[in-house]
Amino acid sequence: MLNSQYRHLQTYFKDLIRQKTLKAGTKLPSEREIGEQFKLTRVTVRQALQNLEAEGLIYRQNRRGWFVTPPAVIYDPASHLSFNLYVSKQGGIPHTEKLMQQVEPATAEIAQLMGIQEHTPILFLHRRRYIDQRPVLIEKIYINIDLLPGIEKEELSQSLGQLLKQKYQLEYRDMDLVFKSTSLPSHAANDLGISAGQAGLHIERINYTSDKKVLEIDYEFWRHDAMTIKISLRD
Amino acid sequence: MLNSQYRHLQTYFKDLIRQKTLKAGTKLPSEREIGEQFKLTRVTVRQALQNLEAEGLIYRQNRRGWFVTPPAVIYDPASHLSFNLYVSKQGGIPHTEKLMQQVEPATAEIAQLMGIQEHTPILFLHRRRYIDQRPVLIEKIYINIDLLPGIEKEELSQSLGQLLKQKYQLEYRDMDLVFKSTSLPSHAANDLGISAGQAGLHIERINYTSDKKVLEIDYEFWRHDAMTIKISLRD
DNA sequence: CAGTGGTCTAGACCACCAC
DNA sequence: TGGTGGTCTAGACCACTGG
Repeated sequence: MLNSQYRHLQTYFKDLIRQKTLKAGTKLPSEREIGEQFKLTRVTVRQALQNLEAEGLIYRQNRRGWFVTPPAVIYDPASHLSFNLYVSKQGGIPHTEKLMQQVEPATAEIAQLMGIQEHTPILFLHRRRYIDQRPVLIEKIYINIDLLPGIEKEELSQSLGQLLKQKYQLEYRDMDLVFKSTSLPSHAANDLGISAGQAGLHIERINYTSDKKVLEIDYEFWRHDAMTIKISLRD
Repeated sequence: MLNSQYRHLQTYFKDLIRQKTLKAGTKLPSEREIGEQFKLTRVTVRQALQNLEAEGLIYRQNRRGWFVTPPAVIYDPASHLSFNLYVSKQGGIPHTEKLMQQVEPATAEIAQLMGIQEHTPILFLHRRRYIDQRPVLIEKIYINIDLLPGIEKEELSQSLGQLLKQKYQLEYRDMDLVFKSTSLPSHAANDLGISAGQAGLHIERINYTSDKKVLEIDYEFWRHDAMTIKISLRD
């Protein structure tokens, strides 16, 4: 029914958040406290909280509690702005953490996408990115080092776009993008410090050079509540 | 824990679906049956099923049961193909149902976006679209009738793009797109016959004529599991 | 260590669907 | 009308976080 109890609770918090009585980042009372206040069991309280999470209004930190979600950042792939740039332009503090970096032989799949021989060495980069201290995405990047000799010796927690421009006089140009709304696979959820199975946004991006060679392949998993995609198509 | 019981159940069904032992559209056993078979309570069974739903592997029809999700359709806004065309090209059977159609005065918001006076008559169109009998999206469209005189007398469960081309010699050209992963608001969930609060994909699209006038504003709510967005950016 | 969320049990009643 | 999912109660134990 439309007037179920968890829905009441949902509306209650939704209104508080909309009115900004509960501000971004605020911690909600514990599930048990909420249950006591509204005379509901934890199961029912959690139903409401989980729905609010699906709406993107609140989020949880593993065993730490529930928090009000900050505004989503707008991502415009056509702008060719780096993460650092578009986040800070929108008033957030970006941060990138390198989780892993290594030169490794290309798998069949990557080799095929890159148009190179299988087992050709490529640079693999695994990063986690934050907005205002909150981890919002993890990404796995496969870089075509044939086109970018020496890149593996660079500092790779910075913006790749900037590095390409400064060191190699290359610019991001053409790209193929795939967006899919799905739940976060457990590896991504773990890296983001959230429980697996939560909603997320998956992005695949292939960046090309001006002569149509594959520069880089990027797989990103975002918290679903952290980003809005905006694109202008002009023929 | 990684080895919680609902996760076991999740993996069990995930494997069956991946192997296609459970085919698209198949109904799962009832929650009580699953619980009996695995010696679990319904709460636990539902936890697993809800996670599989978030992953997009299964979906539910209100009080009818759980079903295996069919493959997602690929939507490429830059292709300027109509829904009917890209769905059928990908092997699905598209269907559009008109829920409502009326000429009405523009709200302040719509008027501003369209660059017209408030209260100017516009055509409002509310449709539901299906793939293989399954409702996958609802859309609300606001059409600038100043640019399209007489359009309100046309049959509007067909493709708008085609109508524009044939009757008005207009083509979709430039557009602004916003994608957001969020839960379905209750009106959209009801129209799609699913329980409110489920994950969904929200799309806002503004279509322009070649002389930069707003032709149409479109708000779509998709089932999150029914679509993948694919875009190629070529400068 | 106390308190939190994460997981789970064993029931219950209701609204709705298909037969 | 019997079976389904939707909602809910009143507990419980565990793993982890924070002070």
